[in-house]
Amino acid sequence: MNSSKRSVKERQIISAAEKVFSTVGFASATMESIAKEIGISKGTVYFYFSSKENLYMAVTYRAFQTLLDMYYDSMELNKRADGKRVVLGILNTYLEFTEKHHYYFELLMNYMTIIRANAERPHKSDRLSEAMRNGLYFRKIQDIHNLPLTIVVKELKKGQKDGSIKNQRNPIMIYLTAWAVVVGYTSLNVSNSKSGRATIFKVPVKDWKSYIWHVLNGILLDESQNDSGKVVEMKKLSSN
Amino acid sequence: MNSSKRSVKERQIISAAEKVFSTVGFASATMESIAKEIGISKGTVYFYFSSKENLYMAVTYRAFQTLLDMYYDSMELNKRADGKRVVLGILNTYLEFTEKHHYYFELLMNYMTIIRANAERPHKSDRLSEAMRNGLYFRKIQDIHNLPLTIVVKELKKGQKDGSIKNQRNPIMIYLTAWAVVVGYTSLNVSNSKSGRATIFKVPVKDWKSYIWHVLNGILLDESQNDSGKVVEMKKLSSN
Amino acid sequence: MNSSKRSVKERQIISAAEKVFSTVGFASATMESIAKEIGISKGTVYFYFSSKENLYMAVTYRAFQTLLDMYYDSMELNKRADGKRVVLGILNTYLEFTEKHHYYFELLMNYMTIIRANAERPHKSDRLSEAMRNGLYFRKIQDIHNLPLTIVVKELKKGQKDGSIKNQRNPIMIYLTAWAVVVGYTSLNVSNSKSGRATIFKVPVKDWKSYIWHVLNGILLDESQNDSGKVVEMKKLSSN
Amino acid sequence: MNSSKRSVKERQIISAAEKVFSTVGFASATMESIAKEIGISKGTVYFYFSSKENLYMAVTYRAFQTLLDMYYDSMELNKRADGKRVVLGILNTYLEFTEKHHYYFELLMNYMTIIRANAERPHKSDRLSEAMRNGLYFRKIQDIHNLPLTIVVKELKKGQKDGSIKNQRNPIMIYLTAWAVVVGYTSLNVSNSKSGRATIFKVPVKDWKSYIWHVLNGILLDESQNDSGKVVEMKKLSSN
DNA sequence: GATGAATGAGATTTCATTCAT
DNA sequence: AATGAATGAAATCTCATTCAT
Repeated sequence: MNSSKRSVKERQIISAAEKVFSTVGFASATMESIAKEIGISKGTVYFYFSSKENLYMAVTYRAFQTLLDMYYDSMELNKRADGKRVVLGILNTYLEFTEKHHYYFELLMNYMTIIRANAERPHKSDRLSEAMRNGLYFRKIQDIHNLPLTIVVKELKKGQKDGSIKNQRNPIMIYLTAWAVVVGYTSLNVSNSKSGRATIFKVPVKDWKSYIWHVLNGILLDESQNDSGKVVEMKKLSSN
Repeated sequence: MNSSKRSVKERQIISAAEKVFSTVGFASATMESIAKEIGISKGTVYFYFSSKENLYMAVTYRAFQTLLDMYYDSMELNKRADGKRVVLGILNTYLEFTEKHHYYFELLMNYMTIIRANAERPHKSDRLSEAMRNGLYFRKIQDIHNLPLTIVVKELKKGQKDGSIKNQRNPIMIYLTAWAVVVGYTSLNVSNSKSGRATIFKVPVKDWKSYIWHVLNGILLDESQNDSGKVVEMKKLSSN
Repeated sequence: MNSSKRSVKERQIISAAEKVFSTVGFASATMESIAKEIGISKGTVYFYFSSKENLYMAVTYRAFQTLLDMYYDSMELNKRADGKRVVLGILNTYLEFTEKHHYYFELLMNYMTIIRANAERPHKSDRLSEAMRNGLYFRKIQDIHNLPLTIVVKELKKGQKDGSIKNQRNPIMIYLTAWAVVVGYTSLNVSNSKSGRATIFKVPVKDWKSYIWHVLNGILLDESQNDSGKVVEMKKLSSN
Repeated sequence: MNSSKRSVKERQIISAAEKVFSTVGFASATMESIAKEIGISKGTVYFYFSSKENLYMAVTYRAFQTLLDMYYDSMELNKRADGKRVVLGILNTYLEFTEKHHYYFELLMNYMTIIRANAERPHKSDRLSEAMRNGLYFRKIQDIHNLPLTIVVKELKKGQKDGSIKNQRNPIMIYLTAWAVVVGYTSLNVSNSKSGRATIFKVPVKDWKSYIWHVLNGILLDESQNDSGKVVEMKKLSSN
């Protein structure tokens, strides 16, 4: 079997795993059910992926790749536009990504949780096992996991320079904030876009999404340099 | 054993479960380790909680209760203030809640995921087992899980009426948006809040939080009724 | 269940394991078959012994204990005799031990192999796994594994002092040599004493054993201090 | 591939197997690791050896062959010497064999165990599987496994006849006894012979080996016909 | 001859849950 | 009320062996 055939089978297994993981969750997923999904044996899955965790990481890697591919497509589309337009294009792309591939969104968020837990307690084998850390796909992800950040930040800087983005704050902070808005929106958006009842607490998701988009635009346009005047100070609200 | 003694022991068990769940995750937590945490036997845990899932729900219920308690405290503090101030007080309280009780935040988010998955595929026993659905604590949560929403929405309406909140959009949508900002911020904020010099991608968390607060204020102050003019239309950015 | 009941069950499991291990060997033995041997479940075996290796060590520990008990009985019997008689009593006891408990003999020899492999290549997890090293019984064995040596050497010294043992060489070397004779005899003695055909290569085992005994006596009586004269030098026989 | 090429590859595989078996033991050795050892595929190993057990037997056969080769070399060297010298030469050769090829020694001993278990319980498939019994190498070994015995016994008889060996006991018994001494010595000698300053329980191995040699000489020289007089009777030492 | 993908039986181990005491 | 021994279903993972190419 040449390497092309090998990667075909690998992709099949990753697709099967994606389906099973997204349906029943990682813990409840069994290697047996993943194998049966494409009519192969358990052993074959292990032939391609040394452990369940590694297979999970392979799916996560695909999630990253899919997001990056969509980013690059979006940038190609706006290659002659100004920075603001490129950034908005990417934000819009991220929204599309979370709608089309909601499970990929979950994988990406979970990856961050893993990384965080590991950074805080590297001594504990709590949530990130030694086996996972040494796996091929985990290492492949580490090579690219900062790309989404660096790509957007670069465009934000361009937009600040060409004047299309008025917000002169630290571009990383702007990125984090816009990202947070989308992450929060996606996390709370319980309605499945495929279902007809596209409302959340009776609010049409379409309307909400438009408003979220308005907020995102507002962040890029924001010319205020400080919070003087209208903003209520936080400490005044707390009793601690 | 009178009911007071019973509830004391119950609380101990819930605390132990909270500690274990938050440390190793639900799947890796064992009833044994939870019992040992407070020096009792596995059987006793089962005497108070009929299953591991029920115990998990009991911890989730505590998370809801803790949040609500903090909400009521905040409202008591601002009981004579205008709607905007009350709402900002609650948002600030939610931020404090996620910082002090990050695992409670995770529980609340996870509860939403469970509810959503169940709403979409009620026939599948995927993520919400029959046993869990019938558990006492799950039913108790269902009685209160909309309170955070209704409380804030009520205050938002008051603010819109008394003129302190300029944004005249659907208050539920405003609530969802503000909540999304906090949820996104909390989800991405990987830094350990206990350390004073926490940063995320080299941005001081303190600065980021201030900016998030600025955005939240902006949402309440937003007087725009539509996106005419400056806002880029989404459909222009997409190739789909 | 009180500790007495616990240890009763433990002993039952160890006995079952001894039977299964000695019949099919460690590798082919399954926890299931050991459990079934006494009509309990696999899980119960794991309740008492954390792993198969640990259970193996528990059987090995029993082998050591059995040998030591027989040693102490033998010494009690000869408590007023001279050193030579005590040593011969112990040697005889060791022979009896290997005949009655041939599998215990194998366990003891295998334990030595494990220890040796570990001493030589402590970095490799080759034959002694981390799990085994940390097991309770392995550590218990380490506390007593030198007792057979120290007991005999002490008596040898007494015999050298009281004149009953003529051999004035290093008592440890005398012990090693006598032990080697018995170990070699036992290793080669393929005929099961229970079987009627008590011969090896047509030599009656009874006769051979008598002769081995003669050799052992000879070692203790040996008054020669060097090999001058009759003994052929080794180097003259080798071509290397 | 002609038969010469075939046997070259066979030898390579046996060498690889020897290395892997001796390092991690039969049970832990995998066909894959043996194949990789010489950069071939698992399938190729199966082309030459029909099973793992057969390959193990092939290594055991090599162990027998190596021992016999060394025996013949030794006898060639002493072809004009008297019986005692030939026998001592062979014993010395056996000592060299166990030092140079300790794993071969283990293989030989293990082979005896297999044969014995099979002789005692031929109905049980306990330790010697049907597949092994029918393998080529197992049958090849059976053709030669008595040669070491017959060779030495023949020379012992010669020595008894020419007067160089004083011990007039059954030559097989003398052989067994001398062999037992060497086997016991080798089994207990845990030290690594490569290191010059090897000790066992603080006894220099060199000294112990000299003494063992002294004992072996003593056995051949032993003129006593019975144990009258000095030897303690065994039955007097036992309480059974 | 050689490869290595594929299989699947089988082993160890975990743990939620039950229940006799 | 509390204990903890006992259960057994279920899951991961291993690897000897086969066989199409």
